[in-house]
Amino acid sequence: MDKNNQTTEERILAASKKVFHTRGFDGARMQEIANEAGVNKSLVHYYFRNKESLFKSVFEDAFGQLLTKMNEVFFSDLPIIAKIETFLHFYLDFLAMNSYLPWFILNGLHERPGQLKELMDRMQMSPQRLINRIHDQVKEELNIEIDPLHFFINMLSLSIFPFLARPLILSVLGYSPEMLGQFYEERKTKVPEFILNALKGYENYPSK
Amino acid sequence: MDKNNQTTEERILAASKKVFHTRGFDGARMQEIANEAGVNKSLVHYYFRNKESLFKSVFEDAFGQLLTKMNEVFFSDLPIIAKIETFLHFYLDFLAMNSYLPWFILNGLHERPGQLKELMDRMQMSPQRLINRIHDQVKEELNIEIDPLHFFINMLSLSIFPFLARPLILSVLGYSPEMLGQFYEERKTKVPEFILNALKGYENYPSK
DNA sequence: GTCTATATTTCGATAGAC
DNA sequence: GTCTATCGAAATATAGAC
Repeated sequence: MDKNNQTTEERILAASKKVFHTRGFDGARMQEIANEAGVNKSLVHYYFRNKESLFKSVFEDAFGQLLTKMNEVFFSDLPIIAKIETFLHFYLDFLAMNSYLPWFILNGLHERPGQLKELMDRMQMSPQRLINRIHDQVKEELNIEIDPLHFFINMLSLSIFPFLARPLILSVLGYSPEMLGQFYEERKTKVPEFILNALKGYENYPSK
Repeated sequence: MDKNNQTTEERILAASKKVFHTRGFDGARMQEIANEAGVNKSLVHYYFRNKESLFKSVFEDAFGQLLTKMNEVFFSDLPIIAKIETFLHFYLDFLAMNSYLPWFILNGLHERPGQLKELMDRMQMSPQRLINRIHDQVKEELNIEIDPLHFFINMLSLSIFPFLARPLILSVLGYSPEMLGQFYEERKTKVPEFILNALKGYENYPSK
């Protein structure tokens, strides 16, 4: 225990998150992590053998958070509409507070594919089951036939992309960070509205 | 002129695109570019002074393609619905043929913000004008009041995100590259359907 | 556990012969 | 224009004292 009531290991891990999240694997520097943690470079190697394994810790922590909650929501007993609303509410809220995570995760998967195999197994995630569950429940409760994968990807797209596009919005649209925060705040209501509207569109056709 | 009817400079540029597009700036290696072009490392420096300026050429070429077409469509004389359909059709088609571009561009903006200032000026792009144009035209023709920025970002999200998430779909969902291609193909009809459905949803409220 | 010093590797860039 | 050889600057990783 020392500064800030954290062990040295904890401070290094926290520093790693900060650096990896914003810079990715290739862009991150062990020196910057050490500085951020207020320790020497060697200590980082002492606790986490090398950059690779340190990154793995950080990556799995981030990705695990998102997967866990997703599973919770979609395998719960809620009606499908409530699931969608709950999921979006949670996701948009969580992402607004961790707006660097989407880029970090996608970039991690891009730079280092195969990062996941083990993690998925360890967490007993079965995305195919999740997708099937959505399909069945939509059919049962709303009496419409949608392609669940496209629908699921649509939800993710509308939630996640605006965070990936932050540099685009800032530089191309010339937004200030404050305006951007406001924009993300607005999406918490706009996105569910958009998605549920689209669903109603499908609903009309078969029932009339 | 030499191999493949291309000048050496052209071959180096083509090789650079291939490497930068898939690896980004940080991940790209001058050596790999040289190999890919079938020349020596020094020649790359001979034609393009350094890595930075080489990247700039590649980045501006990629981003320019997307911006130009976007401008063309949204400042045309088409009705708004046709614009949306034309835009989506073009974008989904173009991205399916250049599925690495979204990651390359967003990653480029992330790694090197400020990459754009000059380019936007040179191209006389005014995204704010484009957004305003959408707002006015939707109001005029469809008689509904939408937030044009959110709507525009929604279109981009649904078009672009699935390409950013390719590693996710491949590894998490266990898709094969063929299935992924099929998935992108399907989106050419699914995405316009989804977006126009959502618009109809808004249309109902004010008119009833 | 923590530090200083240093080894090792990788990579962008240049010098100079042809 | 194109090549070989090499420099010099990071950046990861380790050795070894305390």
